[in-house]
Amino acid sequence: MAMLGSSSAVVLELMTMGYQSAAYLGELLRAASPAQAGDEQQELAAEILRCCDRVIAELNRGGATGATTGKKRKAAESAAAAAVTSPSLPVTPTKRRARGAEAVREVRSGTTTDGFIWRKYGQKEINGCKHPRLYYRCAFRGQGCLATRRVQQSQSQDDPAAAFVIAYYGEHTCGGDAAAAAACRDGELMPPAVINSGASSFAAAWNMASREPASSLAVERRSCDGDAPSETSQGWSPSFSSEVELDVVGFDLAGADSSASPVWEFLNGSFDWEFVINSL
DNA sequence: AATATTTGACCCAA
DNA sequence: TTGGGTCAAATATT
Repeated sequence: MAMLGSSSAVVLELMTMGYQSAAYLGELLRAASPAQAGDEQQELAAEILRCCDRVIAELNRGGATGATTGKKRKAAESAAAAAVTSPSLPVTPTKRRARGAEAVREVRSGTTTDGFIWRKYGQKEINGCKHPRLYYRCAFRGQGCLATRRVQQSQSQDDPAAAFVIAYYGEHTCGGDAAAAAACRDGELMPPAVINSGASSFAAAWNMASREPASSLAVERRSCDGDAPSETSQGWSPSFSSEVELDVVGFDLAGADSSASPVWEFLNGSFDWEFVINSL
């Protein structure tokens, strides 16, 4: 893997540029209309960010079709191997990320918001950096999402579009798919399609800044994780606070045939990437 | 009350 | 040993 054709490398680069542009746009909107009024616009910007993010993530993994998800989970693999070879030993399941490797992607952005819900778990002063380095993990870690990011505020504050250097680790097993996955497993909840929540497609996956749950639906999940290895690291309770309960959402594909739309496939993770890449 | 953040301690690879 | 990533108790926020 990691063999990207030159054309897909171009796509990746363009997509990354699009991502940064969208981030900058979001920053401009935020500056232009502070607080309340800009919510809808900022949601839109965040949606763009999310779309770019998914594309970039997909390209980075080599354009695999949505079928296979089982990849090299280095930590998980080693942990499993260790467990098999020496089941009796109190092998610390290595929740710690491997040291040097697996830096997935890095983005310079003017914002810290990227559409995902992160929870800060650490902060560190770095050798020659003026600002500390911030560590976040996905708020849905309790559901098995191991995505992580590291935010560094750049020293040169001249360029507002690159105020932060954000490095991402791991892939979101929640993220764009969170709503669909949750809804699919939750028999009681309505199917994911067409939960139209108004003008913008996403019903705001965050409300860090805007604390109005509004009228969006609250996706409440019960422990739908059959796997869920003893994640005893911390009290990541499977129940959500009012803060996080409206994760995702509804794609505004109000049409009846929306399930056949390539856009839906894309958002759903079942999009045929090989086709796209080969047709370049 | 529960849950999120802060912050020094702890741990591990270089 | 040191740098830096993570843990977890204390604290803040709701």
